[in-house]
Amino acid sequence: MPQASSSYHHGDLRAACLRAARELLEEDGSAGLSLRAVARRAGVSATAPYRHYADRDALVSAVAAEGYRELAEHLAAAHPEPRTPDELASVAVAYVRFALDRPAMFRVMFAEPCDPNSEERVAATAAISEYVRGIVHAVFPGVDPDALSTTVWALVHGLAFLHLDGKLDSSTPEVVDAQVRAAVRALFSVSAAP
Amino acid sequence: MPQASSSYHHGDLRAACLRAARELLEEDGSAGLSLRAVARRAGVSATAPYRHYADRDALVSAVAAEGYRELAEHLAAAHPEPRTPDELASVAVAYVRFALDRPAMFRVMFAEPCDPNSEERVAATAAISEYVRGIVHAVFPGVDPDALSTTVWALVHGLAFLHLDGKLDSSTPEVVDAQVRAAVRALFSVSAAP
DNA sequence: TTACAATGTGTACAGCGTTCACATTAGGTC
DNA sequence: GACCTAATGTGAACGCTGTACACATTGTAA
Repeated sequence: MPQASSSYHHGDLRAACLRAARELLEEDGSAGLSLRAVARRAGVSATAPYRHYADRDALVSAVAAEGYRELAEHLAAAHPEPRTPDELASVAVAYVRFALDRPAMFRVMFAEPCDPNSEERVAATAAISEYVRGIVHAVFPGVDPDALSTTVWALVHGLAFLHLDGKLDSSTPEVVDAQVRAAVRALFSVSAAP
Repeated sequence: MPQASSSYHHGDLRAACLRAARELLEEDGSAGLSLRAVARRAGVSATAPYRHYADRDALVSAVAAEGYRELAEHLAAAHPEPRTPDELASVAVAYVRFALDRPAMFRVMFAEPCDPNSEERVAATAAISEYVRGIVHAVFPGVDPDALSTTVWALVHGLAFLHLDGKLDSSTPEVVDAQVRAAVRALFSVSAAP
């Protein structure tokens, strides 16, 4: 584990860039996430990051990939193994809460055109998609998990975005939670009783 | 109605900028939408647009506002006065189709942080929100239109975004249509039978 | 006609992404 | 330990961007 003792070589610039990028994202939103600002914060010349990221998009994709992993953790923390519609609704609430708590990160993850180049990013989104599918399958063993998981994901994702864009009442977390729960419950009561 | 006869004053630079901005958006995506490129296309100096738009965001907001109006027209064209869940589903299909047909425009409308400054933009989103509410109320006179319209809008909006991000199967329009219809039908069959 | 307000021009500055030649250093080989 | 090579960081440079400012031009109303 090299340190920043020798002032020339940084030691772990790749990780330092990622950390700086995330800090800038939280502080100034995605507009403040510039390669040069990242380099400045890492205490390194403007072009040094190019040794570790092909271009700005590559860095952003790496940030997004981290975001996907953290979203997955956040959902798992809401309920490790949901088995009832209510437990699943808790996961949905966590999804929307994640979006509202870290809007810039959520936008980086979903609002930009997803470049099919970044394998890291594609793998991360595939993982989360699979995760949702698994939950739905566990809660409703009988139904086709593909169709239902798509529907519930879309519903929750849409709620997240509309809240993010200020198109819904997001005044208090309680209001948001209740709304998400109600929407998910409505969707599930039909699927569970065919 | 002044013309571009006198080479100094453009005549209607405001509209020309809007048109140029929309063309650039379709050609190069939102990355190509720069104020300077707009000015070049309008055949005018780089700073001339500032007489009509305070900054780049103001121009983008104006483009988004046009997008909202066109989306409303597009939905109305799908079915002028939906009265059944199936007719409403047709409107939902039109919504997703709009997003897939004009991804750059859709992203400008929804994927960027909505600045509460632009009255034009706020009014346009309020109008479309009200429009959805009206439809839901017409199709389901009995239920609370606020809650249900929020849910259906979120569902359709989420479907649009997931398709846009390549997270769902968008291989053919038919596949997309069927999926949207199925999702909306599932949501409505419960709300219609309390 | 004349003054004023509206509109377009040109210059300038700082910041950005990115390329390229060069400097420095870490780690394996003799 | 000395040496070579690949990895990593530097600096200058280019063209692009948004935007501010002083100035030029023109439509319009008095």
